[in-house]
Amino acid sequence: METLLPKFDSVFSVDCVIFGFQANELKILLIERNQEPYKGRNALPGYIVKDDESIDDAAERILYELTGLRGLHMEQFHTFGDVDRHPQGRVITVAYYALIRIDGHNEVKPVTNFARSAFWHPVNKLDKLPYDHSKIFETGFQKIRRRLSYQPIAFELLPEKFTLTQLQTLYEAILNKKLDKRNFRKKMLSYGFLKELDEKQKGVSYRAATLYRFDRRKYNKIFQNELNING
Amino acid sequence: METLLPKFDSVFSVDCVIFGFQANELKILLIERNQEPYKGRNALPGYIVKDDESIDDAAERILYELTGLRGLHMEQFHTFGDVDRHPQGRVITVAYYALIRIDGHNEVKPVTNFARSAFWHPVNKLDKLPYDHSKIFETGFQKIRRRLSYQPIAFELLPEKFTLTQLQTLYEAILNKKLDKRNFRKKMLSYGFLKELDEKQKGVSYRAATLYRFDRRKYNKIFQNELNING
DNA sequence: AGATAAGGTGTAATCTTTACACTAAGTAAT
DNA sequence: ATTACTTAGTGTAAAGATTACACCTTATCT
Repeated sequence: METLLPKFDSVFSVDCVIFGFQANELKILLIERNQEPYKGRNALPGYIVKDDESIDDAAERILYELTGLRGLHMEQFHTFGDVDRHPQGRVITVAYYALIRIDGHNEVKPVTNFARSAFWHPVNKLDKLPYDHSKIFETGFQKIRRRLSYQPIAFELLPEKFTLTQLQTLYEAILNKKLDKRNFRKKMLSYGFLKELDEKQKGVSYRAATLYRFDRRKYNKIFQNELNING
Repeated sequence: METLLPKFDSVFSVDCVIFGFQANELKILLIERNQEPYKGRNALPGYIVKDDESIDDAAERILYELTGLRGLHMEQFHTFGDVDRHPQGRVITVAYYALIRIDGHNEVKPVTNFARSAFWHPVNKLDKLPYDHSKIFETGFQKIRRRLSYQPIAFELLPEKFTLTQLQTLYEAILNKKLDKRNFRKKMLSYGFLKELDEKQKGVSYRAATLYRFDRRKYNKIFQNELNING
């Protein structure tokens, strides 16, 4: 009654595009590889899935091993399966992205020695990455750009308390275009999910801006799931 | 210098959610399996990827073998990789969807004997499917629903010449809500990519409607890529 | 006290969306 | 040929959203 599955030597892996925002720049997390091929080169954090873990679980584990980051909500966005994408054999890779507040996660450090180091790198100063990682990054970047226009993902990149100018700068970094200050504020505040705090920015050498917090509870009440922000 | 890849017995497969539109109903293509497990059950067309073909190529080949359909533009939408999703071992599957005009492809017929038959089935009368195919279908359906609001994918489901009422009915079937006739027409025509033909519907027992054609050349000129249709 | 740098604010014009109901044209039946 | 039936096809006003645009305020620094 059983029919055997055909088998061949194949491997699947996970690659991660982890976005962060720091010093008004959008960044992603890279590792310096400590293994052939491409030893010494910078690449996306990625590794092989084990046979007894789901790919979602693998994504979490691999990110932890290569960067020390834990418990991120990662979202799968595409699977890359060209025959020759890996020089050592048939490897298809499932790509994930996540958005993270860099502050507090500034120090990232591999737990295994597959990577020599991990670090944040500005997205608009990326060199060519090994394998098809440049393509993977580009695809992921497109996905979050699109998603930004219908879901409040920006807040995952900001500190818990942020100014409206920070929020706008982040939108501008992702969408890669300038937005009008008054219109941006009007629209953001009109949604009703930003809570104005009784607190001002500290440590700036000019007028301090009011801090806001994203109120997810209100957001969920107001929208089932959708926004529409196009600048 | 080389580092060996860890290997284990794993397989990757492709599953297809092929949408069609017929008799004012949205349908998908199912096969009747002719092999264990689930012999005799209806399932999504899907099979194992070969070691020397890309997953995109595999999707095309597998769809052809199971349904006789060829040369469709298929779009990958998600990869399912839970450990226990397949009763015979570790199989991760990459899911694809495509949209197709049923007319002319009404007769679908497997080329291999892995499937006993293939047929169109209305999406709102689907029973539970084997493996995690119900979940795969739902995910794919969500994706095209979202995509409908920013890309002109509806025209891939309609005959080359269609009436505005047919177009509206299709939108209603995918979005699962009623749209206002006047507003729908106004908006669709305002885009400027529908070409009104000098031809009327034939064989109807009431006033015949004007036929239209989707003008992709104009569409590409007008939009780089985006629409926004939300009913 | 003055210079500097960002924070914060309103309005009018245009465009888009929504809600809504009747006549026109063709076919079928008598 | 009249009538009944069924779908095609059409316009407008009100409300809401988007855009474009410039100056005063507040804090810090010297």
